[in-house]
Amino acid sequence: MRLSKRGEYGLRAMIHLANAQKHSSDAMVQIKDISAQEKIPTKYLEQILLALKNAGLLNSKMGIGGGYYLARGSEQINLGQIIRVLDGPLAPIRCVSHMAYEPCGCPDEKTCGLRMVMGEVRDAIADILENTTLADVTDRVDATRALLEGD
Amino acid sequence: MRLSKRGEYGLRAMIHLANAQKHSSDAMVQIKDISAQEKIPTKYLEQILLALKNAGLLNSKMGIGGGYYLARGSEQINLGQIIRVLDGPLAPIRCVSHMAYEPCGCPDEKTCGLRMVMGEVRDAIADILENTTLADVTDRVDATRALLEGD
DNA sequence: TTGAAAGTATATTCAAATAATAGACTTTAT
DNA sequence: ATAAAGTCTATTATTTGAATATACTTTCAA
Repeated sequence: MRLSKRGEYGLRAMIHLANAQKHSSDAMVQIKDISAQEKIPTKYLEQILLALKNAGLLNSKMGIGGGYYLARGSEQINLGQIIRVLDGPLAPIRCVSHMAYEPCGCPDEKTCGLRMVMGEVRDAIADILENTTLADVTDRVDATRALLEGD
Repeated sequence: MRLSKRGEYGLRAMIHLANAQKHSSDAMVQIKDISAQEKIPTKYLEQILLALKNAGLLNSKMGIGGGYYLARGSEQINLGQIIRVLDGPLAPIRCVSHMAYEPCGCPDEKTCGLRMVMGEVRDAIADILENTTLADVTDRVDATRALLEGD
């Protein structure tokens, strides 16, 4: 049930960009900065950000002074979207996926016990990831920092 | 976020055995029967059942008339146990795993946004899988069959 | 107007995990 | 004694994940 490095890196980068959008006057951040601060291999991160851009979640500006920034407000991008772009379906098995359904081989899907349970798992995962936006994440981080008496 | 074939096959086999325990006078089933009915490569299934046996979830009897059967009542084996044996931790990332924690590289785990969300996901998955027993699954299947007017 | 700083786009490599197969061994009932 | 079952370990093949490499394009500013 695990999240790949690709997915993890992508989420970290997106959270990083959401944070820049929230706290810095300039929402634009360069790959090499994300790479350095989040400890992600630069070349690998390039691919990941490009995929997120092609999926419409990021915009970029080329050339000097360029960089990446969120294509929409951070409250309009949820974690499910990001993971789907980078890792594919949220569902543990395909026959239970809403976005990428495929039949498995079982004689009758309606009465397949495994499918019932995995359907529940899929819904639980999707419920969290689709209802958590980047803004939710940055807000929670800020709130936690404040609680822990940061300033 | 996916379940491996190994995990899927193992779950199907365990559900099959739970069903035998519930409905047949003899709870003992042979590998080749499970393999044939669940369409799982026989040799691969051997390894899987052996792992489940070594983990204490199955018992077996060698020789003529032998086979596999659940080591405990089907209401005492949950799906989380099975998946952990075959696929490892339920958690999407290690730093959020209860059974196999490992630090990730982030500067401060307490204020890591990704970790907060993935912790929620882990709990949601574990909550379902640890609280669903093989008996729950066979019962649900039987109930659904009955509803769909089978008899 | 040119060159350095950025992103874009593919291709390649390397390693690890998954999935499956093979073969020789052990136990047990008849 | 032998056939039917599980046991054990090794090997192979395939796929995926992760990372690197290389060449290209755009943009800005000196």
